[in-house]
Amino acid sequence: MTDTDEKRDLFAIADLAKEFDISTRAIRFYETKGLLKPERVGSTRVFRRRDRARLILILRGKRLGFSLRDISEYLSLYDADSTRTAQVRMLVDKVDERLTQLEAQMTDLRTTIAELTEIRGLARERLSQAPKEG
Amino acid sequence: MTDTDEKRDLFAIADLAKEFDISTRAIRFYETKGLLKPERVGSTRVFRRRDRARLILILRGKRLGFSLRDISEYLSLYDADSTRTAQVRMLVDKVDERLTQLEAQMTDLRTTIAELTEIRGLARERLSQAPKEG
DNA sequence: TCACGGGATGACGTTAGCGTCAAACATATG
DNA sequence: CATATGTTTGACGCTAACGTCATCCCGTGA
Repeated sequence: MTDTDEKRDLFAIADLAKEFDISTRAIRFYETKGLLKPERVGSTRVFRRRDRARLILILRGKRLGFSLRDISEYLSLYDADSTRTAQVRMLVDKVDERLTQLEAQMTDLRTTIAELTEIRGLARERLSQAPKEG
Repeated sequence: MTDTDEKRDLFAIADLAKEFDISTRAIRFYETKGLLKPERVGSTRVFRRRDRARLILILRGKRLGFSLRDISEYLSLYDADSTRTAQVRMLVDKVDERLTQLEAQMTDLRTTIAELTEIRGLARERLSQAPKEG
């Protein structure tokens, strides 16, 4: 219950790497791409909760199938002053586009699953007739 | 209505490329990866309807987010004799896995869309207060 | 003091899936 | 015949997103 454990504000690169199960290399890479801008103490990176929050957004973006470049634009929306309508529009469009893609994928997947199921059925039939298998 | 147009059995590489809006390079690439095995007349590739059908499966596999390697395994299921249960199992598992991924993505997307919608709202508010823009 | 655990650069390597020439041959056509 | 069009096989190029060294620096505890 000490706030040093759950509410702390400073993280080392390895802390975040471990927490989100990614490599420190990946984190440094995101920084070179401008997605993260941790402070430094000497040369050592020091991450704040804000940086951690951004990392979470990055990882979600990746799960969603967006490129780091896209994610970068998305993150810029959180940087208050750059909230230009054109930017917002672009991003919303990309999300819509991706959503359309995913819907198409779901449809395709259903078809594929149906086919696989049938093939599986045929395979079983065949096996029950020719019991010997490698 | 002549059967030369809709029911023909022979295609040049460019025919298929145009029909599916991909490059001839891509088609040759799929061949080097063993996904297609067109016949040859001299050195020129000649595709039959069967090859065309395989190409359709390849493209669907790609839309589904599978690698060419995965698609290759999938296609092998259609080559009758190699219908080993282990193979079928692997493929079905991969499909299930992908389906799970897609479901997670859909959930994430909904969250993201909600956030974007909110950001868009904030942006509009701000714009209506400070009318001057770029 | 010295080894040890982290952290920080580079910088080159890697995989996937083609793109992009280059060079050469075949065929059809004016 | 000259040109245009389509095909072939290399072979190198390219992007994304890191992985994998190699090298170096820094603070700490036995």
